[in-house]
Amino acid sequence: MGRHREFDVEKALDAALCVFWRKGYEGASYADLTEAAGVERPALYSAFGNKEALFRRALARYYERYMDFIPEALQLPTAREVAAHILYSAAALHTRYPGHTGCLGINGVLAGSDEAEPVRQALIDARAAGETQLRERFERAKAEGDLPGTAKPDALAAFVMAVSHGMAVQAKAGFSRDRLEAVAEQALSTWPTGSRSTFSGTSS
Amino acid sequence: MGRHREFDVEKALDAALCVFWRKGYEGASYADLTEAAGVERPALYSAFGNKEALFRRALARYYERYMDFIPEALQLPTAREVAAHILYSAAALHTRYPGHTGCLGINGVLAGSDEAEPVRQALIDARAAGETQLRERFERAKAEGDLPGTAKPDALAAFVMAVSHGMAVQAKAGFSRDRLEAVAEQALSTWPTGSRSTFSGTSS
DNA sequence: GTGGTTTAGTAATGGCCATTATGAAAAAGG
DNA sequence: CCTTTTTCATAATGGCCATTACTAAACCAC
Repeated sequence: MGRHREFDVEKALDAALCVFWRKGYEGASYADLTEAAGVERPALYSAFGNKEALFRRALARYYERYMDFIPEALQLPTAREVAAHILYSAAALHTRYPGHTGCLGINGVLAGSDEAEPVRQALIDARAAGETQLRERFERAKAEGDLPGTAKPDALAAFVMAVSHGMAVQAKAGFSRDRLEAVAEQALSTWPTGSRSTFSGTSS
Repeated sequence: MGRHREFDVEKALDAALCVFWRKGYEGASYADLTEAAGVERPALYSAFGNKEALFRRALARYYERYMDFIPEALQLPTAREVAAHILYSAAALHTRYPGHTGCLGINGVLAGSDEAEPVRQALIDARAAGETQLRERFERAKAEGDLPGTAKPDALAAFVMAVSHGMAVQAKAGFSRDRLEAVAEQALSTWPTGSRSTFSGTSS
């Protein structure tokens, strides 16, 4: 019973996601958000709660819809392919939409006022979760001989994440996809090779 | 003639620099700035103009006082030493002060409201200037045979900057200096070598 | 000492911010 | 049709923001 909602909540969330992606958490005002969503202020509040809750929903959606290349990458057969897939996918994503370049997980809040601290921490946690998955994947690769015994999975995971973050910063500064791919290529040229990996293909 | 200034302008600038380093341009309020500087609002305005001008002064001082390892690095004899000096110095700087980790040049404004656009662009320009110097240094290294003929100076410069930016993001997330140095070490592994460089030391 | 000039500190000013009260409109149940 | 419930839209609310009048104090020249 009662009146039906007249706007699409998913579409409003997508619109808010794009605004946050472009302006970050604190840089995005409700004026920006309501204009992008085509919805009045109280509608956003009733649908999502407050600004922080809206951002968290947008962040979750971002990981689902745009960072899906990470679970994809983790399933590739070699550690090098995992890293390559992540770096090239990041280069593509961070330059795909001219209106919101870079990465929401970094543009969101890097530094800000004390009020933004919980959101900043949420982004840190999200990135740390990805890095943990990557480290565990590299540990498995080491156990499988795909990475040499001297390889440090935690350093490799942090390195891949650092390059990805750096490319996100550069994308936000206007770097083209080609330039980011050159960075990715350079990053991968330093990749360690294990005894099995030089000619190894997708053998089980 | 007239009353003397009772506060040290340099010290006030240093205090503002630290606040901007920690909270970024938009996240820092005049309440924060005046408290840190120990100076009332109108004093900051009369000494520096408005907030944007104060930030630009702080940014200039940051490059002079904290990013001095870049001109240092450019004078080192080999491209690898240049890159290593930059990456290890960045790892140290970005974790040296627990109260303001990361890099002012990135924390300042990555994404923000439209009002912050001029400041954001100033940071982009500053980073681009550093990257240009680095590319030119690598071009020289290539001409000198220190880097192989297949090396791409622009890609190498962008890569070193990307790793540095990524470490800044990680530092702001709380990464230790050790972890950042592991990232730097990974970035430097298998640095491209030219015919002369394998055993070259600091020869003129 | 006095006049002119610059700084210091208090307290405003107008604007934008996130959030919400209020009441009209619309849908469903009886 | 009428009541109940939910959504919609306008417009308000209080707070913080950058910026600045304004007044008192300190200093220099004379």
